Amino acid sequence: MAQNDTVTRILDAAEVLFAEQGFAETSLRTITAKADVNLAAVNYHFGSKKALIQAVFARFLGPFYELIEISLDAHEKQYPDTILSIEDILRFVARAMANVTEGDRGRLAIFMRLLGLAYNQGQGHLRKFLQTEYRTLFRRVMALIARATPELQPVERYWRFHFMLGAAAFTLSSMEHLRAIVEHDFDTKCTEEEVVGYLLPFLAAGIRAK
Amino acid sequence: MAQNDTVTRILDAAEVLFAEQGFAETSLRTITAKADVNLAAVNYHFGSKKALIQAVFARFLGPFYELIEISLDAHEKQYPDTILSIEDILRFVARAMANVTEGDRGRLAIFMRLLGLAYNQGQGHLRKFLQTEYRTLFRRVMALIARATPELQPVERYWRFHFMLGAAAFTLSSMEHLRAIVEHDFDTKCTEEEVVGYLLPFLAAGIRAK
DNA sequence: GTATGTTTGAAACAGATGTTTGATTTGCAA
DNA sequence: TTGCAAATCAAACATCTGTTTCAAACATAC
Repeated sequence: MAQNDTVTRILDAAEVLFAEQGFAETSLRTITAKADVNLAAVNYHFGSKKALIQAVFARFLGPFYELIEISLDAHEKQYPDTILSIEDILRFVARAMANVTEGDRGRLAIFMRLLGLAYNQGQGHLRKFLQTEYRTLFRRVMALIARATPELQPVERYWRFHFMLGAAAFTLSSMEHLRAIVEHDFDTKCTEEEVVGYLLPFLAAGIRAK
Repeated sequence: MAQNDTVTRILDAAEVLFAEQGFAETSLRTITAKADVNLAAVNYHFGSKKALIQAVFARFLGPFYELIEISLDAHEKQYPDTILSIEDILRFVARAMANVTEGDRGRLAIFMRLLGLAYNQGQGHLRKFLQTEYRTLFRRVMALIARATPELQPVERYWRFHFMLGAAAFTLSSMEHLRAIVEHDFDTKCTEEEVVGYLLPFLAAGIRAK
């Protein structure tokens, strides 16, 4: 399992470095040095840097995708025809994310930071990769939100969905930094769970404003 | 005024390209080509690429800073001891931004995208630049928000403030792209003003959730 | 143990990057 | 017009980038 070990070590190093510095700012030499692996290994195992970036995402999103699909399926089977509230939906998403990043505290921040980068970085080849790869999940969540907010016009609901996404991606991706400020300014520590606990009511109230 | 023209053309080209592609992804050669200016001009007029990035920000934030300070001063002088609501505060900020970016539609998106990049990019040398340079404005706005939300604990208010910032920065910076999707999926066009009109109630409801 | 295919390794590749140089042109004051 | 500083230009600089190469080391099946 030598090659598997090499692949894993590259992905581990890359995911941390990408989140810390961005994609363009992180060189393959930095990654391979941190992974203690030969430079050529990236191109041998992944083919290119671009493919490595997508592999980093796939390792995150694959399990997340499966987990949330499974839990939604289970819930719909157990309670058919129930309409989930916004809070319920958000809790499903949050729990799936927590499960995917469990063990490694701080990995949630990496996840969200990568997501934010993917949305904002470059010509959006990553955004397209994500949107085509996870279109069905996206549609499913959107449909749930639509049933939870029947009073909203579709366009406004669409925008409010992205307001939620933005609030989550932006803050959770800068979590370490923001938490450090909280600790300095308010002399209080915040756990990841507490921050998410602050976040969900904000999002829920926002999406059904007015 | 030859050098002034060169400086302006570089800043114009850089602000667009940075917003489109990010900082690291945009080379000085691309910038100077778009600006129709010699490559060496950047280092001659600004000293370095890093300094150019900060200059791009300064050209945005300087006028914004002055404008919002002036309008807040004027309001406090005319209506002393009145407590601004969240909606009022947000409207002040939004109006200052609209004025700063007026004329160039789409410049609001560039502004927000640069802001988001600055928050997420690299080791955060830009974030530090912003925070030290505009600390007083930040504190003033935070104090206004505190008076508008006396029921909130300081820590939760701090987080909710950044939730708002994230929702705004994330969505407004991807506005072109998101608007294109809206046009395709819902067969409706959204103006910048409409998006901001959707955003502010969302933020206001979020910050005083529960 | 030999042969076969896979994985690593050091080195080199071609190209792009930010920056510097030194000659040349420009704009303006004396 | 002359003189001089400021601004422009083409070229070169050193360094870093992703990628490729090919020999060596490795594992595995016969």
